[in-house]
Amino acid sequence: MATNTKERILGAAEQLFADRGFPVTSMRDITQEAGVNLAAVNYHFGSKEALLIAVVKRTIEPVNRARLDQLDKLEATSGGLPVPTEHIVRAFLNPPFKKWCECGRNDPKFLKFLGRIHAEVDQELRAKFIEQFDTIDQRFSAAFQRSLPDLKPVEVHWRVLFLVGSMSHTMTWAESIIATDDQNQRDPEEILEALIQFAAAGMEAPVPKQATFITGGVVR
Amino acid sequence: MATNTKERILGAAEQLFADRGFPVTSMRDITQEAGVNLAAVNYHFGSKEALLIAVVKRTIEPVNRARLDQLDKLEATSGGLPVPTEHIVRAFLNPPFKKWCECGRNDPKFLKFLGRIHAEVDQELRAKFIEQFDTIDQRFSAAFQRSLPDLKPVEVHWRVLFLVGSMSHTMTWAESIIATDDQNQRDPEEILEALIQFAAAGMEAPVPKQATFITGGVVR
DNA sequence: GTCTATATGCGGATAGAC
DNA sequence: GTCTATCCGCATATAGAC
Repeated sequence: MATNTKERILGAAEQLFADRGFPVTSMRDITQEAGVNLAAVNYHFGSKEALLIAVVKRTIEPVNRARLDQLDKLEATSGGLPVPTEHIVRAFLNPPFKKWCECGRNDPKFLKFLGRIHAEVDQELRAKFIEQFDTIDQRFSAAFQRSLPDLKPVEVHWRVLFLVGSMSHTMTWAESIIATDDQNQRDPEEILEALIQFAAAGMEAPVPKQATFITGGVVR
Repeated sequence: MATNTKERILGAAEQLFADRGFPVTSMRDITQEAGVNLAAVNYHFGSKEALLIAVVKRTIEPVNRARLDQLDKLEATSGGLPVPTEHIVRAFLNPPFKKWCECGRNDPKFLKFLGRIHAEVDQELRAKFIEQFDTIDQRFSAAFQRSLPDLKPVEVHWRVLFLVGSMSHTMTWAESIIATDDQNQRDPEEILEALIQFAAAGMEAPVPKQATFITGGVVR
């Protein structure tokens, strides 16, 4: 059954890539974990790298679609006014964590894989990853800019980078922390709420003095 | 000259590990970049992994020492009162970025390597990395706890995770962004200030409702 | 679509001359 | 301390039978 094989490979690859990283996960590891033949990966995907791209797309697309849906709704009901910053942050962070909450036991490495995508260092791979985020980046940056009119565009961009950093680091390590550290037990929902509080406050931080008064003039 | 060879290897390894990641950087890459013989790595360090540990220590130790120094001074001059949150954040973020500002052209990959350390996924390697942060973690968590007495310890720990995330992601990507994105030009100093503003506001965010009222009772 | 067998290359590590 | 030559294993990928 071809479809089944393909799915099994995608699932196993997601788990192992998340856990160990892309370069150190061999196709033998993947096919063994998936219970399929070694040659199946090249037959179905063409190469190891093409498999990675497929896994990334499968993982990211629904999440990013949900993000845009939520942002669409927020903007549709705001009556032309800027959407509150915290709501934008929530629309950005909810989708990945929601899936974590729901199918935690089903797909335990989903979140970690998502976090790993943001930290991938290989130049070529990274280029293929970030193009998946082009629309997200534009839409959310624009929304943040409207909700934070006192900030210059540059400032918004850097704060979005900080936000993504706190998110991806949390996605990468939250499960290990919960699994090993008894003192820091929290439900996924609580972690998400804590992260939203942190990130929203960060986005809404007072306008930095230096950036306002020293660098003046050119706005974009 | 042995010492020189050792230094050259450490420098080249730092650059390449930062740029491409540990697993995909071969010893041949390193020795070629350093202009030394292939066998020199094993002679001086014993193995590729031991070399990585050496690079990590060389990179992290001065940074963490500076962090503790700054925190010591803050606490010594606070007269027993809690140190303001923003000052603690500053003591944590200043040292790595300061080195970036100073020797930017000298050691252009220093910051990226530092960021990569926090994102490393391999279990064994990560264990060796985080033990370098034990003291830092304890001291800064305690300081934050004193400056934010309304937060439960769990909450402080998670917020520190968010803080580290925004920091490491910024360290990993700041240079690429500055190098490629004309619209988001900023001096290292400005980026540091922006990050401090963001992180301090996040740490000082209002106590989350759910964590306060739903999870009650046990504090550690 | 699935499998076995294999081509081909690169990886870390080391033996032993200098 | 430094270098050459080499061992040996594992990686991806594919050819070709079923």
